[in-house]
Formats: sequence, structure tokens, C-alpha cells
Amino acid sequence: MTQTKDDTIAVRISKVLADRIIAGEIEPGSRLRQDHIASEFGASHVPVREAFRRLEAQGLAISEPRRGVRVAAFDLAEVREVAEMRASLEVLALRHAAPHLTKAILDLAEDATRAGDKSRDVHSWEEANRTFHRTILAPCAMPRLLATIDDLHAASARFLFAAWRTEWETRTDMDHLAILAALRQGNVDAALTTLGRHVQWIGQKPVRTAAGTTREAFAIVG
Amino acid sequence: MTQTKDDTIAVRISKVLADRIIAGEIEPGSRLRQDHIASEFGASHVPVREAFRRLEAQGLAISEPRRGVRVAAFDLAEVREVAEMRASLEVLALRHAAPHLTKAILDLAEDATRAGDKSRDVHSWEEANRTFHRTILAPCAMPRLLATIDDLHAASARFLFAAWRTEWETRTDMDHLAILAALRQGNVDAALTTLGRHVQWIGQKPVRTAAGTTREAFAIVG
DNA sequence: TTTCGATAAATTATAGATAATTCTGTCGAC
DNA sequence: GTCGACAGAATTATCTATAATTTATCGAAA
Repeated sequence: MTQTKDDTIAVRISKVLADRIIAGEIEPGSRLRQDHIASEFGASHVPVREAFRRLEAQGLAISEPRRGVRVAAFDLAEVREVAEMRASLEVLALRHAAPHLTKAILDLAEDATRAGDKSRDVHSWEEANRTFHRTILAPCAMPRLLATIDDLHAASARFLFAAWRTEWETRTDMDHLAILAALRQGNVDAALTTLGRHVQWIGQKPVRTAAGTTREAFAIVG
Repeated sequence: MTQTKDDTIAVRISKVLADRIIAGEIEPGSRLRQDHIASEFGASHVPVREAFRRLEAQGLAISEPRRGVRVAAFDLAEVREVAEMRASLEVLALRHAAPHLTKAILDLAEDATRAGDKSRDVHSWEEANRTFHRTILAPCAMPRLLATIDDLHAASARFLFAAWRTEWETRTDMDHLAILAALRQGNVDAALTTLGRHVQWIGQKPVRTAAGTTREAFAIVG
């Protein structure tokens, strides 16, 4: 899947750490100690520090000089911010991708949606959702835009996993189907409008904290 | 201005290199050799490598494993891409900033525009232009969005300096004035429309290459 | 309780060494 | 003259060891 063969050690470490942060395996705010991580990966601190810089750029970690690196914290304001950025940029990407969308591509996107609808856990749903969005946006052929959207998707996934850590209820994604239908009949504007609204939809769910109390958790669900 | 005291060496190096790349002092495609840069800054190669990772994240350099780091090349397609991303994101930022704009802020933005109109060289024009955009967008209070816009501005500046390396003709920026006027009278939609169009306007200019031939150069002028 | 200071720990950075890879330029074959 | 093979130089990516600086901890004194 992801080629680990040609990657540099620093890249490999950053990918593993990114996965852990997104999955919520490491608490927001907790410290990433370079020597511990170095010894875990059997590496020295040099590639670990480079991995930290990559995580920082993705917005998954924050680094304070001389105080080390921490997993980035987030709040409702940031969930909203990422949702709005995704809405703007995905609409832009789809506008450019639309003329290049073929029936084959739209069929692949529909497969992804169906896989999402059948998902029984939040992880496989997220993967299917990400595939859907990637599939219809990639033909825009704007690498910088797609890379930025990827980082925002990573943030979205993090919020999602934090809110729906365990439970997940199957549901069919009407928006995805509406977007595909609009694209198939050449109604790009309708697809753009639906996509923009879809990505800004923020799910809300009461969640038990470790202390036993409940709080509201929010996540981008689309 | 920019605090170099508290910064780490890696950050300091990346800032200097970023300035050089944006100013066009280093040719696109040319290699950044870590040992050379390390000795130039009187540092070791470790912070230099971290600086490279930061430049990579900003899109100013590209790194290929085992083949080193090069200054990122760019073409008309990327100029267009950055322009469109800026248009989308700056419109989003302004929509959120608008309710928080005060007369004092708008006056500051007008000062920046006036400074730009008086600029006799492209560097001071770019600085004034950047100040204008920053001033009206910052009150949106969306840090991730603003950071992304900053990186896009850096790319824009790079394109601009590459196209208008020496010559620059003074001109008054009607779009800026129109945006400010619309904001002052509370017509946010008009301001958003004008800003979106303004940032997508791509200037075009024949430029003499080193070989003596002329080619068309393009840049985001807004 | 708060403040102070000694101690411990972690980050940041240096220096030097090494394996692997890429670049460069020469030489010979066609 | 062009092409490819080859040797040597240069460069990257990494490790190890170590120093300097800063932050964190923790107990004692005011």
C-alpha cells in the first residue's frame, strides 16, 4: 500500500506517529520524547527530529523550542475551522476535476460509498469516506491543493476517532449518492453545492470521558 | 521584527533560505547541499536537515531520498493553482473576519494600500500588498487557515519576483479600494466577490531570459 | 504555603565516522 | 561523434558520542 521500501527512516517514523495520533492512541497534549521514540524504532534522534518537523507541518504536533514536541490539542473551534477549509478547497478541487470525471471514476466512487455504508466500525468507514473524496477530487490534477486537502482529511479523521472511539452506527450516505447523481447528469453546480454543505456538516455525540462524566464531542462526518 | 533570539538554529536557517528562494536569489531546481549550507551558517548538518523539512512543508523545496533537496520549480499551472487556492481561502477568511472588522483596522488596511500604490520597486509593493491582505483577514481568528494563506502568499511572492525581477511600474490598486469601500458600507458579499476575483487576477509580462531571448512570465498580482 | 535552590532530565546542537547512493568525467567501442 | 561502462569523487542518510543549555522536579527553608 504505502511504500516503506524507498522511504527514508524519518518519513517512516513520521507516518507511524501520524497514524497513532490520528487513531487517538496518543493523547492530545502528551509529549513526544525523541529519545524514547528513537529507541523504539531502533534509530537515532536525528531522523526522529526530522519526523517531528513533518508532523508539525501537518498540524498533528506542536513544537516549542527547548520544551519539546507535543501532540496537538484541538477543540470545537478547530473542528469547525478544518470543516470550513475542507468545504472551500474540496469545492474548488471538484470544480476542476468535474470535466475529467469519467463513468469509471464515478463507479469507483460509488463503490467507496457503498463500502462506507456497510462499515461496522468507524475506522473502515473513515477509510471508505476518504477514498470517496479522493476519487472524485484527484482528477483536478492540482498537487498542492490535493496535498492540503489530505492534511485536512487527516485532521478530520482525528476528530472523528476522538468522538466515535468505539461505537459506530451504520448509515447510508445520502450526500455522496446525491453528489454522484448530480455529476452523472452533468449538473456540476448542484454537486458543488451538495459537497460544500456535506463537508461542513458536523456530527455531535455525547461521549463518556475517562472520569465517567459525559461531554459533547464533535467531528466532521463527511 | 522576526524574533531570532528564541528561535532554534533550524528555524533561523529555514527563514533565511526561504527568503532567498522567494527573492529568487537561488535558481529553481538548484541543489541545496547540506554541508555547504551548514558551513555557511557555522552549524552542523542536523539543524540544516530540519530546515530542509520546513522548506519542504512550505512548498519551497522538494526532497528526493538520497538525491538531496532542490529549490522547487514552478510553472504557469502552479501559479494558477496557488491563485485559486488563495481566492478560495481568502474569501473564506474574509467572510469570518468581516464581523470583527473595525474602522481602525480598515484604516490600517487603507494605509497599506496607499503604501503599495507609492511603491517604486516590486519588493516594497509586495510587502504592502501582503500587509493589506493580512490586516483584513487576521480578525477571522482561524490560525490554521491563516498559516495556510501565509504559505500561499510566500509562493505568490516568489512568482511575482521571478516575473518582475527588476522593472516595476507604479499603479493604484482599485480592487483594494473597492474591497475597503464595500466593507465600510457593510456590503460583505460585494467585498468577497471582489476579493475572489482580485486574487485570481494573473499578471503577464514579457521577460528577458539570461540567454537573451524573451518569454512570457506570469504572476499573481494581488 | 510559597519560594528558593540543587539536582535530574530532556532538548538542541556539535563532531566525526560509515555505508550506500548518486554524480561526474574519462575511456574505449561502435 | 555518440554511447555506454567504469572508477573516483561527492553527497546523503545515518549512527555514536558528547557538550551546552533549558526546563522540570523536589525537598528544604522562610
